Amino acid sequence: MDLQQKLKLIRRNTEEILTEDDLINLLKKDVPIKHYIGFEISGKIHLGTGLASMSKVKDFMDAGAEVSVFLADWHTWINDKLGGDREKIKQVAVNYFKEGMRASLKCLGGDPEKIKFILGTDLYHNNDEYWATVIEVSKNTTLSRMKRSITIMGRKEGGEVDFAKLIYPPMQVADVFFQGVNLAHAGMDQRKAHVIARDVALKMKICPLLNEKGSKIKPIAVHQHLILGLGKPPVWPVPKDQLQELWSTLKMSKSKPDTCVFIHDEPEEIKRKIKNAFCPEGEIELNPILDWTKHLIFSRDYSSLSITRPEKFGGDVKYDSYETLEKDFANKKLHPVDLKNAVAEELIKILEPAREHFAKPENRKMLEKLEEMMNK
RNA sequence: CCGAGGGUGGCAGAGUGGUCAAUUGCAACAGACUGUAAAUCUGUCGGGUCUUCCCUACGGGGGUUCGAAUCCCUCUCCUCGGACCA
Repeated sequence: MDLQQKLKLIRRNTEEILTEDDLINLLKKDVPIKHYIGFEISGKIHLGTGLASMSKVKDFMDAGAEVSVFLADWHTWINDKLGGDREKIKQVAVNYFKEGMRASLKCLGGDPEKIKFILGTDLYHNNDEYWATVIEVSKNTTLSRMKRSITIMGRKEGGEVDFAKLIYPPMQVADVFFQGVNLAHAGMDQRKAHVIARDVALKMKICPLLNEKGSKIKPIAVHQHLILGLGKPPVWPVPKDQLQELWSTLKMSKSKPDTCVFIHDEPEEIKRKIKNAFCPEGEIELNPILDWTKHLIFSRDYSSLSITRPEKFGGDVKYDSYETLEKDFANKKLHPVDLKNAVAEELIKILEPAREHFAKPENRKMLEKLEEMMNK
């Protein structure tokens, strides 16, 4: 695969690359791309993680990168998820979550055996060097910047937090350096951590990131779009100048189970959720169904979407590109109901392998255990 | 450790001895209306054989009282000050 092909693969469906020049430089040299994406183990895996993030992971795999998924159990603990119980979190991480990620990759046509998982606990165990790196990152950053960075935990800037939460950002940055990651991948919500990583990169002494000549380099950061939740935004229409602060309420969130779809949801469940989704006719901005169509369905080569509808509404139609579909939707030639039906059917099809995976008794048990845990 | 203020239904937040199963807002659910959703309107929203009846419930336990979410004691947790800091 040549450079252009790799670049194209890495670039597609991303919102930003910091920086593209750095990426091209890396690709030009014959050094391996060490990729990493980290996840908190905070509950069931929804499509943002399972399909959106993992399809990007597959792109990296296809581009020949060394791909790794970091199971951030310590971060989960710090962020009070799953009851803040370390042992439980770890169990869910190495059981349910791992299986879920493998299942997700299967849905995308990737080889589940190729994902390398790293558990935070394992990485940090008896590891002075790691903690020294955390301190070094901290020494090169200010308190106010760490405070601002708590948004990477899905928390409001300026919100009340216990002190441990301020250790989360430098840990996340240290994760990058300590593992020698030269390409950090995440959703847009994680950019603050990655920007810190880039800002401190050239000052690091303990675990600096080095190029083949031994000079310090900044990790490349690839950020992707966060897919929207299915609910109605708290204010509609969303004022442009408030978009940034409202974003955390717009993105898909597993804490509102009816506004997201989980990778192992049953077909009926998927249909129900999508039927109830906010979807103003003709509106292409911040329309969750259109957003999903673009990022979950038309996110790969050769994707298409067939609409089945009665003659009186125009009869069946097949779209081969998102652009034409969006145009029809904007012109009200494609009705929300028809699009919803098609999207639901398509997602049901895409997620089939995940449902199968979790139909296996041992995997089902993991899921049930997690559900039980969350209900407490 | 000391002092102050608090812990009320999914959340927010009233209520300070009976008329409280507990005002109100949000969320949720159902219905009406639209070829979806939203908006709007209506209803439900602790449980029970759903009843002017019972049970469970206002952080836990105990007490005062004919009667307590409301008063007293105690425990516990949270928040905010302060003290300690060899």
